[in-house]
Order: sequence, then structure tokens, then C-alpha cells
Amino acid sequence: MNNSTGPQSASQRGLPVVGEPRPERADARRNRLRVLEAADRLFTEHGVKHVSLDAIAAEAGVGKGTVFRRFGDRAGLAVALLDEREQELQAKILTGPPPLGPGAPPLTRVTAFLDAYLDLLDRHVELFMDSENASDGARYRIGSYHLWHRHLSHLIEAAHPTLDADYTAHALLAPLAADLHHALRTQGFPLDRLKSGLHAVAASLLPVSAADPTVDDGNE
Amino acid sequence: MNNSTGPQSASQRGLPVVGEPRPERADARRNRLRVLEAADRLFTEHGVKHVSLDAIAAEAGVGKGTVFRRFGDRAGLAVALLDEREQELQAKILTGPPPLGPGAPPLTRVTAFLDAYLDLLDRHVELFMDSENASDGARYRIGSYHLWHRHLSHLIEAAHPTLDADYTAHALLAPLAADLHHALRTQGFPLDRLKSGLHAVAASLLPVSAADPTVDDGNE
DNA sequence: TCATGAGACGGACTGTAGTCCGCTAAGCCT
DNA sequence: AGGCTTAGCGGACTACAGTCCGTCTCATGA
Repeated sequence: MNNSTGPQSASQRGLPVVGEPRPERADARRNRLRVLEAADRLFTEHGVKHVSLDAIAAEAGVGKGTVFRRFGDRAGLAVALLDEREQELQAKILTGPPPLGPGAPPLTRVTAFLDAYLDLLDRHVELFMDSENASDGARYRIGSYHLWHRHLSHLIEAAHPTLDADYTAHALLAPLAADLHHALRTQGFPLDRLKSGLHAVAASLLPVSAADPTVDDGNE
Repeated sequence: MNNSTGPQSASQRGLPVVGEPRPERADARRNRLRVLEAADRLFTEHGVKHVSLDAIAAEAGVGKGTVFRRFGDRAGLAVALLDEREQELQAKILTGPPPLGPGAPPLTRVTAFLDAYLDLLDRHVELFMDSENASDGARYRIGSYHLWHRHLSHLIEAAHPTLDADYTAHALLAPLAADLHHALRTQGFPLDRLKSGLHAVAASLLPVSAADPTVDDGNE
């Protein structure tokens, strides 16, 4: 899944394509890459929330309109920057080896996903905050959110068919909100505590199957 | 608990006070009430997110600076408007009759709280969204969030001492984020489904005590 | 090669959040 | 009552997100 805005996609990634309406124009591609590089650079240097889109446009040597047409808004730009990192996790989930990938029992896969996501989130909190909060309800419109949701939903359904898997998946993703993560980390919660806390929640929701290893209860 | 910004409080609410540094000046009080009324009126009339703070200041007949000095930012104004409604719930929890108030077994009280909060949230989603998202991490700095958190944390601790009550309380509050609630309702989830979904999560986390009535599993 | 038009470009423009600071007046003290 | 201190006032100002639209360029096919 590719969350970047704009008519790019398979063709830009070297895949053979047939029905795609129109390939990305050369200048468009050049500018897209310039903007992403500039944003990456400035974000790293000054911290995500101290960089304005004007500054990014200037650094990239393009007009402001170009940035907005391409990425929609601040959230869209953050999403595009996170895309690559998230795709890695998405690939591991869909086709990688267990416990993230298919093959392991549900609770094990859920736990592995939560850990992997928390690691990713922790490494890029600021960017995640931008991507989730820059516009109202942005988090729930992003493609990757839907993918995480579908993944959890299937696992929950498999492990416990009488639960409302759809809702429960949302509830399990809710504590992964970038905002909350940032607040807790700032309050001094170590990452491991957040992990084991969430493990305990997941474990209590899903029955342990015979194949699941024993799961820590999340005590301190 | 009173979340409004500014030197108001007990003395304005008719309580006898001794050590409060300085009472609110008459003009300050007058303007504070004007702003709240104006905001309430405009929000109701045009929808929260279509009303600017300039417009509120104008409607209230005060300068923009006055609004900001008093409420800090957009989120602060929303918090002040929600304050009264939330205080009602807070009172019921602290001193009201069971199941919200003290006396009922933990899981029952948790469930009652979740229901009551969801009702409140559903009635004022837009205002809640403003109060939680208008500034980064605002939700976790609001006084009332801490109160809800402490409440759940105590109940969790009582029902299941080996859990990390502090973290688990955050995790249980996470699905109550205004943003998520709005997104799910917009997607067509009925309120009752959100309630029973959360009940199921709470019930699986906390052991049912002898005194708890049987709890519905949240199935569809 | 060149005419053509879809689509990209970019910067001026708008609207809003939030800041600042010189001015005003409330309330206390004599 | 009158002066004085101090909190409150308010609007001009800044900075930023996001829009708009006239201009320019790439890619195509004749």
C-alpha cells in the first residue's frame, strides 16, 4: 500500500503497468522528490513542529502551491514521509515469517504487531503526530490505518469469533495514538512498560490458543 | 473540579473562601461570561468548526486579546464550555449513588462510567474534538482527563491488582478519544455498538466479582 | 518537428490562531 | 473623595495553513 498523494505508484516503482491512466510527469516527479528530501532534512534539523511548509517549499526550491497540490496538507506530507517505513512493516505482516507474518497463532501475531508498531511509533513520534493530528480525524482516513485495522480485525475474528472484531480492532489501535504515546513517554513511561501493558490488554481479550507461548500478564 | 482558565473558582460559585489571593475583577467576570455565551450561541448556530475566535470576540463585544488571555487557546475555550457538563458527571462519580458512585463493584462502576462518558461525548462530539485536538496533546493536559484516569485506575487496581492499573486506565480511555468516536459514528456505528464493544473490552480485563451482574459479551 | 492540451507550476491572496504592549479603569487605601 | 497600583483590555501585528488561478511545460501524435 502506498499512501502518498498524487498520480505516482507502480509505474514509478518499476513495475510493469497496463491500465494506469497517466504516468507521473518528469517535472512532477523531480519536484516531489525535492520536497520530500527538503522536508526530511528540515525536520531532522529543526524538529518537525518548528518547520513551516513555506520553509520546506523554499528549501526545495519550489512554490508553495506545488507542495500543497502534491500532498494535500501537512498531514499528507508526513504520511508520505512515513510511508516507506510503514511499507516495510506492512510487507512483514502480509508475507514475512512468523510471528509477524502468517503462520503464528492469533494472539502471538497480535502481540508481535503491537510491539513492532510501538517501535516504529516511538522512533517517529513527531512525524506520526503530524500525520494523525494535522487535520481533524486524519488518522482514520489514512490508508495504513485501514490496513492495521483489517489485520487486527481478522486476527481477533479468528481468535474469538463472538467478539465484535471490527470495533475491538479500533479499540486496540486507540492506545497507539501518537498523541497519547508522546504524552506517556514524556511523563516518563518507558517503552517496555507500554508494550507489556498493551500485551496484557490483548491477552485478556483473546483466548490463548494451544500454540501460543505463555504470555506475560503485564505486571510490574 | 473546575477546568476553566483564569482566576475564578470557588468565590465565583458562591462558596465561602479564605485564602484565595484575589477575587475576579467585575469587568473580567462580565467579559468572561459574555465570551462563553457568545461562543455557545455561535457554536450552536453555525457548528463548532465554522466559528473563528475573531467572530466570538466580535459577537461578545470584546477584543480578541481578551478571549485569549482568559482561555489560552481554542482548546481552553472548548474546555470551559464543557466544564459544566463534565462537572455533573464528576459529581455523580465521586458522591452519587451506585452504579456510577461508590458502592457498586468495580466492573459495574467501570461499565457505568464508560456508558455515561459515551453519552456525554456523543452529545458534544464537536466540542470535545476542539478541546482535545486544538492543541497538541491537549487531551492529556486537561484536568478532567486526569480525573477520569484516576477513577478508572483505582477501580482497575481494586479489581485486578496485578495489572498495571495506571497504563491500563489510559488504554481504556483511549477509545474514548473524540476523534475516533466521531470517525466511527460517521462510518455508521450506532452508539450502542460502541458501548457494548467497550463493555466487552472492560469485562475481559477485569474479573467479574460476585457482586457484579452478569455482563453481556458485546456480541453482535 | 511542431502544434496542442492536459496537467504542473508558483506566488499572491485569504482567513485564522496566537502574541504583544500601550492604554484604561477597577478597587483599595488614606 | 481622590490618588495609586495593578489587573484587565483590545486591536494592531506576526506567522502559518491552505486556496486560487494565470502562466508555463512536458509528452504526444500527426
